[in-house]
Amino acid sequence: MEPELYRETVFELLARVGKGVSSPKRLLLLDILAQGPRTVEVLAHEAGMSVANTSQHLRVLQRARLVESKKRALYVTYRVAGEEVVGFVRSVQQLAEQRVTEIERLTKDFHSSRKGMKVVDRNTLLHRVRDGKMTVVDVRPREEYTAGHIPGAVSVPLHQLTDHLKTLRKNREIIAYGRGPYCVLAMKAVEMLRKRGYQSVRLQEGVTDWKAHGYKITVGDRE
Amino acid sequence: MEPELYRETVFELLARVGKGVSSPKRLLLLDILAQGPRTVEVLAHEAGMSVANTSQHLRVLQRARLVESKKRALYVTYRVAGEEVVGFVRSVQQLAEQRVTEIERLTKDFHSSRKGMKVVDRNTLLHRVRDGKMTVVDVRPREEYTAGHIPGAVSVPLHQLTDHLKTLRKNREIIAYGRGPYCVLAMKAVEMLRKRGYQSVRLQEGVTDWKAHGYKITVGDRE
DNA sequence: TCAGTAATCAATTGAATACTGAATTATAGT
DNA sequence: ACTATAATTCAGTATTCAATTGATTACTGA
Repeated sequence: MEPELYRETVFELLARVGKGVSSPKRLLLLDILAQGPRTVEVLAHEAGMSVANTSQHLRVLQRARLVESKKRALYVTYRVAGEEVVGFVRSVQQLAEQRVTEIERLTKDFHSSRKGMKVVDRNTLLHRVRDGKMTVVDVRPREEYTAGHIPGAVSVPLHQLTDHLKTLRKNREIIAYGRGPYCVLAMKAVEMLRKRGYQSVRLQEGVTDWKAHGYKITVGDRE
Repeated sequence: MEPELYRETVFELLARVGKGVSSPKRLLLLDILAQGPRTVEVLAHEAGMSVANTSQHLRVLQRARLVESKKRALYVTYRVAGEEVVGFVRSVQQLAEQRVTEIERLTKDFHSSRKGMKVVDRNTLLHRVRDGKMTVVDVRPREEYTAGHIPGAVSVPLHQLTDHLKTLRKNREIIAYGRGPYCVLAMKAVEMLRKRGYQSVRLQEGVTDWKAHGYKITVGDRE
C-alpha cells in the first residue's frame, strides 16, 4: 500500500467522527443522549423527529462509534459510547459558542425578544443559595433528576409545574435548570413562572456542564 | 421567537463546526494548517487538490470560524483561527483513533505490508538520544523546521535527503519525523533510508503532538 | 494602461444525504 | 399460531455536497 493511499484512507475514517457531529439533528441526539440512555422512540419524541429518521441518524453515529446500542426485549437502547464522547460534543459546542459569533448574537436577540428572561451562572447560583435567597428547581423528568441533580434542588418536572405552584413562595426567587444551555424545558418553566408573578431566572447550563466542572451532584430522590 | 426555533437555529450553527471536520479533505487542510499559515496555492499543492476546490473547502472552514484569512498583495494566507482549533482537530483525531477500530487495523496492515517500517514513540526517542544511539532527522521543509523542531534534530528536507546521505553514518540509527502521525514525508524518508541500508525508524507523531504534550521545542536554525 | 498571476465565483455534473411513508423483521404476550 | 409493537430497512424524492471547468475579480509590476 502506498503511503498516500494510507493517509487518504485514514482521513476518510477520521472524517466519520466529524460526520457524526456535522448535522444539527445528530448534535441534538447526542445532547439528549448525554443525559442518559434512551430508546429510539423516546429519542425521536424528544428530538421532535420521525422514528425512521432517528434510527438512520443513529446508524451514522454508531458507525462513527459515538454511540452504542443494546437490544433488550422489544426495545433498543442507545447510549453515548463513553465519557470521552460527551466531552467531545461539549468541545464542539464550546468551540462554536466561542467562535461562531452568530450564536452569541442569536442568543442575545432571543433573550431580549422575550424580555425578563434572566440567565444566571453557576457562581451566582451558589452564592444566592448559600444566602438562602433562592429555591433551585430541576425541571427535567423525574428519572433524570434521580440519576443526578444539583445538591439542594427540588424536582419539579415541567408538566407538573402548575400542581407545584402552591408550594412555591412568590417572594422567593426561583432558579430553574434543565438539560443544558439550550434546554427548552427550562426556558418554558421560567416563562411560565414569570407569567404567574414569580421571580424566576434560568441557570445558564444544565447538569452535564455542572458535573463537567467538577461540582458536586446528588444522586437519588429519597429525602 | 419560540424556544424551539431558537434551539433549532443554535444547533444549526453548532453543526457548522462539525461540518468543518466532516470531510477528509478539510481535515487534511486543517492538519496542514496546524503546521503554520499557508497560501491557497501551497495548500492546494500539499493536499494534492485543485486550487478552486481548495478555495471552496476553505470557505466552509472559514464559515465555521476554524480558519481565518488575510490578503497581502496577491496572496491570501490562511491560518488556523487560534490554538483551540488545533486542539480541537487533535481531539477529533484522537477520538477517532481510539474508537474507530478500522483505523488501528488499517495502520497495522499498512505497516506489515511494508515490513521493516518501524515506529517509535516519544519516550523511546528520548532514551535512545540520551544514550547517544540515535540521530534525529526532521524531514519537513526548512521553514517548518525553523518555526519549531525537536531539540537536537537535524533538518533534512525530504527532497535533499539523497544529498545528505554522506553525512549520515550507516551504523547509527536514524529516527525521522515529519508533520504528524500520517505524514507521508516521514514515511517516504524512512523507506528510502532503509532501502539504502540505513537503520531507520519513524517517530509515531509529529511536532504538533510533541509540543502538545509539553515537550520542549527549539526555534530557529542557526547553530 | 496592460499583461500576468492568485484567488474566488458561477455553472454544471454526479454522488451522497436527509427525510417521508410503507414494508419488513424481531420479539412479547396471549 | 396470531396479534401488537419497537425498530430497521427500503423506495422514492428533494436537497445538499464535492469536484471540475471556465469566467471573473483583485492586485502587481512593467
